[in-house]
Amino acid sequence: MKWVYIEDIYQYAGQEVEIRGWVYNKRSSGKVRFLLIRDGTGIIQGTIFSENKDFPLFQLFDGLTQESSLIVRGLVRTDKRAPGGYELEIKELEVIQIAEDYPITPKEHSVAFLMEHRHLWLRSQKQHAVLQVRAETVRAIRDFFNDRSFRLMDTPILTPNACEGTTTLFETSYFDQKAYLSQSGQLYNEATAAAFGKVYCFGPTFRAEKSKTRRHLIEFWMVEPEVAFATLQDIIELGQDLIMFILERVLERRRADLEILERETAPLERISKPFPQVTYDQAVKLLQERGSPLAYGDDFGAPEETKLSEIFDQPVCVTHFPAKIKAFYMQPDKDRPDLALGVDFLASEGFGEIIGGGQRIHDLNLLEQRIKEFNLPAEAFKWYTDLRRYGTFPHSGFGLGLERTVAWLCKLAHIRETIPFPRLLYRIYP
RNA sequence: UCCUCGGUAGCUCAAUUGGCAGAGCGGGUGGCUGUUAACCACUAGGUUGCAGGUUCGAGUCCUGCCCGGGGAGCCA
Repeated sequence: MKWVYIEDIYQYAGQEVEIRGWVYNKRSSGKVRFLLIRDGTGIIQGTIFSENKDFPLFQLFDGLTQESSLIVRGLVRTDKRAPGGYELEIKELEVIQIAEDYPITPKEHSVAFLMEHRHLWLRSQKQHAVLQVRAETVRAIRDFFNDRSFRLMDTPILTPNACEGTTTLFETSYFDQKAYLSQSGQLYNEATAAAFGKVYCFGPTFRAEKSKTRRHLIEFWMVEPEVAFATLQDIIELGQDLIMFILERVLERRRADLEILERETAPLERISKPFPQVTYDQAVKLLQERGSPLAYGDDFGAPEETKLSEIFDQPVCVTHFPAKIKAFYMQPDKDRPDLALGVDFLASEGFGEIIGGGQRIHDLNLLEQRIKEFNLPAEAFKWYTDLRRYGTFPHSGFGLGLERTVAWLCKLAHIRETIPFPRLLYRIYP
């Protein structure tokens, strides 16, 4: 008999098939037994009927516990009463294992308990839906850049120096030297951009910040494109195209998952290019008009980001930040050297920053001066300044945080559910 | 790191002024001809986070510690 997956079950109505999976739930009523089976691709209701109380399949059914693993064979039928519209009339039931009492029940649990059982929590429908959206987002990102002839250039995770001196790094030993876990692939992207024109890297990054909020992970995934000869405005366009591409793809292919998450799609569907674009000055003015205590020169905190994204009904691009509050490599504005040619994309519905990027300094003298001003070790940045010695080129890029993007798409209260095994400030188990 | 809230049955929670530690879910047993987090009956299940203190008596009050939730700063 053919082994099939539940997501393909509609192709087999009227046929006998085999399904391999786990018990999701069960119900019984006299001469009928209902078995909800999940196989990783979906859930289907299996039915067993008999007039005979001692029917052998009933005895097997009665011994099943939640998450017991099994193989069932039976007839696929359409039935309006079945969740999903299809059900399996079970003819054979082969138990692989009767599971021990499963800790996660169909009722409520606390966050702490669920995080402690993350390895099992992944099996629940909502977690399944979130991670399906994540997988689709990753696929969309790769398709977007590959279709536009960006070259994937994997950057190292073990690095000898800080990309941005301000952030805390995870230190590890590298034989008789020290090494740090990468917090961004950007500096290396600038080197590969000079070799390949337009590049991107996509991988995990690590920040040893003691952040304990709904939008921070210690280990998170970031996609970072870098384009030789691109200006700030060029990569703002690129960022908008990327976000539109991801949005359309997820709305097209993962609508069922968004429904499981009870995520309203209308606010996502009305997003269109071009996104509103404001300078830092304009943003501060907008915030102050609405009663924010923000002073000029302050960086936006979470409340400001939330407020800004609520003012517009769209993702917002904020540009031209005071250079003081931004990274050392940011290109200053021609007319206002105190402003950096950087951009932050704030997602709609109060989700805050999902993209940060900008134009990089390409002038050797200016870059060396900045490295000094930021008290960075010049020697460690020798290779980086070399890029300005041998055919320097204006260039721009950005980083998009995968988990924040998925949290926004799914409208989740906390980023921890957007990655299978989140690394958080006080949690590295499981 | 700081602010704030919490820790009671496997899970989610309740316990009035300091006065017999309880319910729902889950488990077990039985019942029910189509269930949708099914339902009904019965049943087992406790070092009240840890250590001290006050008191005739502490889940409840006090001190210290441990663990966790929410938030801030920083950032994607």
